[in-house]
Amino acid sequence: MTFTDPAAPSADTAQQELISALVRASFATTAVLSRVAAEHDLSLTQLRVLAILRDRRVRLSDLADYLGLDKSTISGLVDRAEKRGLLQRAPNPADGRATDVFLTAEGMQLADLGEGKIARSLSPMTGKLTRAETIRLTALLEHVLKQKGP
Amino acid sequence: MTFTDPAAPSADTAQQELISALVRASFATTAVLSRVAAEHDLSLTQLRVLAILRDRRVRLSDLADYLGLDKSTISGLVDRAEKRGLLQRAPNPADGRATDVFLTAEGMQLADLGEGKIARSLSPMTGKLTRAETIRLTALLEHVLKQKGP
DNA sequence: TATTGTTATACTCTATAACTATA
DNA sequence: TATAGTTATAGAGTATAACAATA
Repeated sequence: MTFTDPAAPSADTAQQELISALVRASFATTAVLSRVAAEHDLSLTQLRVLAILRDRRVRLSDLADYLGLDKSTISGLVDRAEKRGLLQRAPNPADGRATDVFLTAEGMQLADLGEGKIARSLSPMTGKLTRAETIRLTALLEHVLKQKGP
Repeated sequence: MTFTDPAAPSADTAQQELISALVRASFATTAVLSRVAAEHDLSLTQLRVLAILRDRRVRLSDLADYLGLDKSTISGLVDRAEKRGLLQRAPNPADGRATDVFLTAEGMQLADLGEGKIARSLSPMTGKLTRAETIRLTALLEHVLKQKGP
């Protein structure tokens, strides 16, 4: 026989409150990222492209997978970034159908700059936590992000 | 005299890891929300409008403030949602310059439906936590979201 | 046949600038 | 003067469909 504490929120309520907080935190974070991007005349998507290419050379189809966007969208996205000198296309040496993309020196520099700006812009949010809380929140978020097993 | 444990990550590293997790969690959450929205032929922004108007009647300028968008953007957004029958405009009774917006019955129904779908769609992420972890993560996110004092 | 990428098309989202009406 | 909203304009982001080249 189990007894329920009437003052304790039900599992459903706790779940709802987590979802509410998660969604609001996502919008707040996205707003900061968008602002940083806009300061460099980038869209949020372009900023994500820079972040992805910062330590990878990938095919356009990989970029589409990472971003969850259609390949035709990627074509335009890469066109504009290439025209701006942030990245370059090159044929994939192993697959004649594929095209690789990678950052130029200018794109790399902008990606580095952006990383620092993002950290500073988010610090009003993340900097309020103690060191222990920071570590605990990170672990919980990583847990939430973990993919379901096979 | 203080001694630093060389195995412990520096404060900066802990901060960086939190920021990384927060950004990834935001993208993951946004992707889920966008997918739910798309299932109902809504953009993420339109979904947010429904969520905002679910328990409020507001002026267009309020909507612009909530979403952080220009008033001209709101005009178009509201136009399309109104044409679709999800919300209505009405003159603000107290201010002759202002226009209020509020959900129609159909818009309210869609907002209700969406809330349930969002909860179910996010549950693969949020449902992995124990009850105690759920409560702890919620509290930490709320702390991060708290506005700076005056 | 399937995959990779491009192009044409169409719509939404977004901001800037110029405007009207009201406060 | 300042605020609220609309409209015109322009550009980015996005998907669908049709296509060519390669696997």
